[in-house]
Amino acid sequence: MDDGARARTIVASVLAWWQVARVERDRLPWRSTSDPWEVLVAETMLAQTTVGRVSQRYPLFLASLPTPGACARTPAGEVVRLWAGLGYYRRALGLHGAARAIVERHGGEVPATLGELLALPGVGPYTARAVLVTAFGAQAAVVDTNVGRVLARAVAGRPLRMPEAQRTADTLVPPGRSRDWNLALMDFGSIVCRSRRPSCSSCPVAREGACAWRGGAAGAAGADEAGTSAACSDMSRGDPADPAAGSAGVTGRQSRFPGSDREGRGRIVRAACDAPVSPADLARVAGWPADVDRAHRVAEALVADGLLVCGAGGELRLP
DNA sequence: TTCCCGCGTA
DNA sequence: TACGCGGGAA
Repeated sequence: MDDGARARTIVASVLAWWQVARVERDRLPWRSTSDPWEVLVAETMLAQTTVGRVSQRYPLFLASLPTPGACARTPAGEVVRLWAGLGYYRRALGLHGAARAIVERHGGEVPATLGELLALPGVGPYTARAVLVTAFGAQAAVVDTNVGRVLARAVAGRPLRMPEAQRTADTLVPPGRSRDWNLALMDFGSIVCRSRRPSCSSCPVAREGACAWRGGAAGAAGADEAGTSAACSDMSRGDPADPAAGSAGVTGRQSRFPGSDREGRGRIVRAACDAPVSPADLARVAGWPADVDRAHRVAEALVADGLLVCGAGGELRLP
């Protein structure tokens, strides 16, 4: 099978798989809207936390801030409060900043060009293209980590850097089916072509012999949900190493969360959502009662981020 | 334990 | 190019 034929087979297989798989996910609240602001809010939330959590918070957030204008004239601190529990509070500030930019520069309407979207705070290549495709029906390819993984494994059979991954994705978009295709490919990467224990034995691409990584021997050996995770890179069993490793969008290891600055940041912000935090309470609130210096250092970073402001008495509150 | 997610900054 | 971010989930 040549590359062109394999690409067409992959597109057809993934779309056919999605016609069945989509049913459950179509019930998610953000799948039934093409309103650009609602899409922007959904993508910002989904980029950082899981579907179940976003499902709970998303309707409440939009009920309070249904338009960019409503968000723009709300104090940043109130937007952070509505964000409480989602984490990554700087993204709430980014969304607030984006809303203000949309009002100031675009008359309150989310812009419909890649360049204008990328110029909004907190909006990068993924979010910008997701809005273009989902809200505006653009013929574009959205490359998130799931898509990057599928491209590296099934299409290229080797790691891809981002520019190449984007170009590869661009060539696959079926004309007139941009939204369906992008949703299908992201769901496919999330559900079948997972990072860990990919479901090669039930994969429609492998079944067609169209996977550049697994080749035509679908589920014959090695990487599969039935095996251990180590099987994915077990060369002794004849498996080529996972091409997704080190490919576009793959993030490296993160330091452990318990005991980290991030944990203390989260505790301080959540406390400030309820009431201003006095200097005397700061270390206890941060969870480091014996390390006052550390609590103050982390709090200063939060002020520098614009997530907290320091009052006259040194108390910390939301902006 | 280990992995995971897109963006901004350094 | 590498890291910080806020935890949740496997």
